[in-house]
Amino acid sequence: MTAELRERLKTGRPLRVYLGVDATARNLHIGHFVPLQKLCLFQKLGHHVTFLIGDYTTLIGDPTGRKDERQKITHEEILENAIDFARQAYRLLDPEKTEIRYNGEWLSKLTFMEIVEIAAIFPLKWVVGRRDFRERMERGEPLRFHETLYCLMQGYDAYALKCDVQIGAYDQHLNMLAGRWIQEHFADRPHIIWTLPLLPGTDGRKMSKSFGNTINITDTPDDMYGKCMRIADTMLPSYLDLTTDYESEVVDELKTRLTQHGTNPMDVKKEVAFSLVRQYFDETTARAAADQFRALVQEKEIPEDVPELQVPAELQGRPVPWPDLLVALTHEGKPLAASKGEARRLMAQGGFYVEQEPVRDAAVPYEPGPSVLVRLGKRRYFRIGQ
RNA sequence: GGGGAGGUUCCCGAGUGGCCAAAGGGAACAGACUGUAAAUCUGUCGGCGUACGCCUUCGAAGGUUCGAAUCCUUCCCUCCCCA
Repeated sequence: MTAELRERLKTGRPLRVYLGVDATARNLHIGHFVPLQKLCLFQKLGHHVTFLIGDYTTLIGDPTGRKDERQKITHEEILENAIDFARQAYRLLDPEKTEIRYNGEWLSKLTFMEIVEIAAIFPLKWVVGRRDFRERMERGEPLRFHETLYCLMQGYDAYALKCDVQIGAYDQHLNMLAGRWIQEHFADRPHIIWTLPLLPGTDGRKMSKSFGNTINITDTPDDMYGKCMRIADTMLPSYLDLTTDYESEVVDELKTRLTQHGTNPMDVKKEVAFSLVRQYFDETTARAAADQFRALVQEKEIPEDVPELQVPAELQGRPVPWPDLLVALTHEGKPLAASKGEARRLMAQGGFYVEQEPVRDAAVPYEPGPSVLVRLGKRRYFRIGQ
């Protein structure tokens, strides 16, 4: 791959690079965006970048690695998701320089004859011999004919876009390879495919919401930074490779440092966290997140901007049992405690503090007066006043 | 059209008449510990109540029963197989 890439770069013209995504609704996490980061890299180096939304392919659903069939999804839903997806992608990409395309543009126009021609390129053995299909068949699980068309569709995208390079996650290898075959068939130069390993979750398992080990695109800067700090030490090399925007020499140096005695992995983690927040937000924000982490988590300081909450009118002017008050007060649309029982539990467990002193007795009420500093758990701070 | 499986508390998933607010795991939350929001350990994890307690919950609606997530009826939904 490297040699091919070098050769094409020699011509001096900007390369056409694309990344295709399926527009399924999902909670996007930074794992999904690893290929996007690399796409971004090409963009910064002056190459032509296309962000392809697979509106048509999503109708089939990528069967890769699936143990079962996909849920069906309507085209309208897909378009909605696509808009959302593109908006998220602009967190990294420069909207001015990014071409957005939908593969329905060309896939919807293919005639049956053309599809037959493309299908004829592929030996059936290759199409259905892949392990995920084979296993599904062996287990007697459903596998339908249309699923085999997915790789033809994605392959055709590469041809239609006249691309030089396609970026994709590791599991897209087969689909990307199909593109090369189709290009060869139509006497185009096959594009270079760059596959990237999957980013593991912060604990080393697969990154997935149900494991709670994701870092989400929509996280606040502080959250994003903080979650990076929970990356398992052993996962740091992966994160350095896949999520940071440091030069490769810097990455190598940090990796080496990790292997040396006396290095505190936490320091490297901070580098990862900083880089990530800077990419999704900006330098200043990243710096602020770093400060916030140091102050709030490491030094357990009281943050500067504690949200001020006002006691609701109907509870003013008299003592109110804390559980009642915590349920009544809201911050960002959510009550501080979901129920009185939860509040009571929190108190009983020693996770509720007034002016930094634990209050365990649920019978102790809030007394009206000057505003008080309240803490729930390790670091949810509020100031409560009338 | 015929046959079969199933819908359980945030998620997965056990539970086939009382001992079930419902096993177990995950997630979440708290505490301890620490280099972190890591790991580990402990505890909590439907609502209301200080509490023996009460209320709501097991796809929906009815019914049987002293008593139902568990039995019956109808309905809705999901999936599989055959055609």
